[in-house]
Amino acid sequence: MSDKPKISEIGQKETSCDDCSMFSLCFAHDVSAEEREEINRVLKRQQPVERSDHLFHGGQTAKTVSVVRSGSVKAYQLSQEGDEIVSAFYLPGEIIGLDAISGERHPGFAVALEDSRTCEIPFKDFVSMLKTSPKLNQVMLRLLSEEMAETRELLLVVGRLDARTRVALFLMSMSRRLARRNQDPDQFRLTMDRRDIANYLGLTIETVSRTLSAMQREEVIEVRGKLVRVLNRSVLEEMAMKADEVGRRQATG
Amino acid sequence: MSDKPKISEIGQKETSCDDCSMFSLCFAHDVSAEEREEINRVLKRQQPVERSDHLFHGGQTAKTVSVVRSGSVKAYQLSQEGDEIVSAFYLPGEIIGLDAISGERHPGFAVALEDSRTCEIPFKDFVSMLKTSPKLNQVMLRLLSEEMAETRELLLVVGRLDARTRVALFLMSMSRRLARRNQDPDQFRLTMDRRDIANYLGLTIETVSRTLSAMQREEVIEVRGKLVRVLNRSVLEEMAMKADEVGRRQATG
DNA sequence: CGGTACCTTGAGGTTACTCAAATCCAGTGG
DNA sequence: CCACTGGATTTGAGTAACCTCAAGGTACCG
Repeated sequence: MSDKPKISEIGQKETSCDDCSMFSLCFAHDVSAEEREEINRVLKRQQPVERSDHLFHGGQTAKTVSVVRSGSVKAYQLSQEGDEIVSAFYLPGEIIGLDAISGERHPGFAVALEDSRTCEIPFKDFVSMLKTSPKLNQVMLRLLSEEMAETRELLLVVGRLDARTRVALFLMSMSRRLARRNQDPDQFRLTMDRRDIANYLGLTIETVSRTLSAMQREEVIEVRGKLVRVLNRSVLEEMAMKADEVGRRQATG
Repeated sequence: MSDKPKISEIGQKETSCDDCSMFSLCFAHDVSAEEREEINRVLKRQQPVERSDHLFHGGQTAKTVSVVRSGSVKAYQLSQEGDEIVSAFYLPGEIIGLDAISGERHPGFAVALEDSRTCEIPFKDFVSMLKTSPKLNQVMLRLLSEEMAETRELLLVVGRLDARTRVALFLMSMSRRLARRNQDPDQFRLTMDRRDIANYLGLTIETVSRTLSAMQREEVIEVRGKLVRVLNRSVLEEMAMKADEVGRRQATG
C-alpha cells in the first residue's frame, strides 16, 4: 500500500491553473491573475473520487467548493419522502457546491458517476475570498444565475414537453457539452444509467428506453447500452426544437 | 392631467425603509443601517404599476431592481416558440429582477397581476453598491440561492407530481405566504387567472378547474372564481404532502 | 343589457405509467 | 475461455391520468 505511488499523487505536477487543460472551461479563467494566484495557494488539485463516492451529502456543512477536472458528477436532492430528484449532471470544468454559499450547508447531494477527479477549494477560504473580492462575487453571481437559467430550462423540459422531446433535448445537450470538451459530439458514452436519465427528465425508465429504441428504429441514433451514436443530427435537433405542436402538453398562450 | 395630484405622489410620505410596513419582509431588513441609508438615497418608493403593466420585458437592459410593495406580480419566460412559461408569482416584500445581475439584461418578463406598487432601485446604483458592499453581495447571493431552491422545488412539483398534488401544493403555498403578510390564510383571492395557475403548474386550464371543483365536492375548499376558502386545512395539507403513492409519476429509487 | 373573457363541465382520445417478463451485459469464479 | 449471476435494459400488454375538443355557464364592464 505504501510502496506504490498513491493515486492522489498522479497529476499533481501542475502547480497552477494556467497549466490546466480545463482552464478555458473553468471559472478560474474569469477572475483576475491575482485572485487566481490566491486560489492557487489553497486549491487542492486533481483529487480522485471513485465511482459512487459522494463529494458531499445534503445537509452537510460545506467543506469545499469543487470543480470537476475529469469524469462526471450527478447532483440530486432528496424529497421529503426520501425520493431522489436528479437536478444536474456536471462535466469537466463545471463548479459544484455553489448553492451552499448562502447557508454554509449543501442543500443537495453530489456523487461521482465514474472515477473522476476534482479540484477543491476549502469552503472557508472560498467564503473569505468572496468577502474581499467583489470580482469573484460577480463571477459567482453570474454562475449562480446561469445555473438558475438552466434550472428554469429544465423546468420547461420536465414539466411541459413530451417524452420524445425531452430525450432529444437531453441527447443534444450532452452532445454539445461534450463537444466543447473536445469529445466527438456524434459518438459518446452516457455515464449515468437509465434510471438517472429518467429521473432527470421526469419520466420512467421504460419510457426513456422505449423512446431511445424508437429513435434507433427511425435511424436517428444508434444505442448500445450507454453508448450513443448520432446518425442524423439535424433530425435529432428538430425533435429537440419541436417543443410546440404535439410536444407541448398544456395551454401556454 | 397636471392639476390633479399624480397617483405617483400618494404614499410618498415615507422617506425611509424603517417606516415601511413591509420592512420585516424586505431584503432591506437584512443589510446594515449604513447600506440601508445608501439605498434610501436612491430608492424610488411606492411606484404605481397598473394591472397588466410590465415591470420589464425579457431581453431588456435592466433599469431597476424592484421590490413589491403591494399587489402581486407574475414572472414569466418566453420559450423559443414564443410560449409563455410562468416561473413565479411575487408578493409584497419580494424582490424582482435579481437574475439580471449577471447579464445586465432581464432574462424574463415581469407583469403586474393587479394594480400594485413597487420600490425601485436604479440598476446602476444597485450594481455599484454590489461592487463595494460584500454584505449586500451576501444577501443577494442568499436570495438568489433561495430562489434557486424554490425553482428546484417547482421542478419537483411540475415534473413529477399528479395534478391534485400540484394544485394542493399551490394553494398551500399561497395560503402560507399570504399568512406571513397578515392576511387570512383560510380565505383569500387568487390574483392570477386559471391560465396562469395552469401554466405555472404545468397543467391545462381544464385540469386545474376540474381539480378545484373536485376539491370543492370533497369539501376541502370552497371556490368561487378567484376566491378560495380553505375548509379543511389538514386534508389539504395531506394532499400536498402526498407526493408519494399515487402522486409520483416515475421511478425515483 | 349585451358583449367578451373567463371558467366549468362533458366526452373521447392519447400519452406515458404500471406491472410483468424476456433479454442483455459486466463482472465473477471455475 | 466459458458458464453463471445479479443488475440493468428492453419489450409487451393493459390502464389511468391528463389532454383535446366542444359546449354551456358566469361574471364583469361598458
